[in-house]
Amino acid sequence: MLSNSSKYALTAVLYLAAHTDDRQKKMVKDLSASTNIPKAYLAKLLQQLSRHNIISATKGPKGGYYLTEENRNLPVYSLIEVIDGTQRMESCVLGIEECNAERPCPLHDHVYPARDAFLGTLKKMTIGDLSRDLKNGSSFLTAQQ
Amino acid sequence: MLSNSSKYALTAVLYLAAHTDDRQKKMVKDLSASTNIPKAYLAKLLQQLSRHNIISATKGPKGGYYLTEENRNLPVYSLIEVIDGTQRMESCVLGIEECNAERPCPLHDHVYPARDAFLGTLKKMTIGDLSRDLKNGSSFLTAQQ
DNA sequence: GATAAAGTATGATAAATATCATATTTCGGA
DNA sequence: TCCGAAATATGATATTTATCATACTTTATC
Ligand code: FES
Ligand code: FES
Repeated sequence: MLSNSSKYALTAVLYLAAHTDDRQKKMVKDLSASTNIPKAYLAKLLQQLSRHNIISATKGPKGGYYLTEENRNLPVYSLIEVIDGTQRMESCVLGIEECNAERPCPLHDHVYPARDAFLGTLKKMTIGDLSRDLKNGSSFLTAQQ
Repeated sequence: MLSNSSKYALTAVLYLAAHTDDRQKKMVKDLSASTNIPKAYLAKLLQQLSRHNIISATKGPKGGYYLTEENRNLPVYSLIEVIDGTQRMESCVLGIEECNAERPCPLHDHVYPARDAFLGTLKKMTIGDLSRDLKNGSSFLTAQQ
């Protein structure tokens, strides 16, 4: 469904959403520690996201990654598009060329509605929306320590 | 969601369901040609399935792979278990240790119901059930040629 | 029984993903 | 103005997954 990379990316970004703003930034090192994502790998992912303006960064001392209001208002799917592209989520579960109701695979009817609903959610919900539960403690990014 | 391997395996098995029985068997060569799955790779997958009695095979001339009534009555999920194991389908979409409603990830509420429904379908529907549409021409295993 | 046609077992190679490392650029503060 | 702290760019390595190849076993048929 989601690649390992976009799981990592989304986890880190949600962490940023819950813990940063223009004044409070986080360095990769800290993000890596708090989320258990390998540092150098995470750095690469964050660079990709930053380059596409999904997240914000400032270099130098006191710098780090953070989310602006604009960043928060981006749909979750925009992040996934940057990391995984669009193909992965929208192609047929059985791997037929295109997922197509005119020429469905045997699983299409059983999976399409659910997947479509999920896709819709990802496209509609923003990073900020998703981080809300996180902030008020009703959802989590890591297993119980 | 499904690995490439289980997509291939399921495609081939559904093809077997629609085109074979105790008397009509298919060789890997033909399966490969009809489904566009690389021959040697498919051979390996079918061997795994055969070893676990998900599909049937006879060696020697006039031999090949086929499905018995028993094979047809297996839930689709049994095939996926053999190829992918159980972890892949049942773990958290964000990659947290375990998917757990007590300690949900931010996506859990948005994805769990859909995924659970899909899982339920895979566990309840049999290979035979899924192949029915295929036989009567209302679902397909390959793109339009 | 010899032969050839099939699956079976096992391992080698190739490609994609995940991970690590390092040099470069930018910027705040002494 | 200089130093060091951070992101950025780029490339190398390791691991996993996909793919290919080849030798072995079983069995129908002559
Ligand atoms: S055609 Fe396979 S999921 Fe739509
Ligand atoms: S906890 Fe992440 S999907 Fe259930």
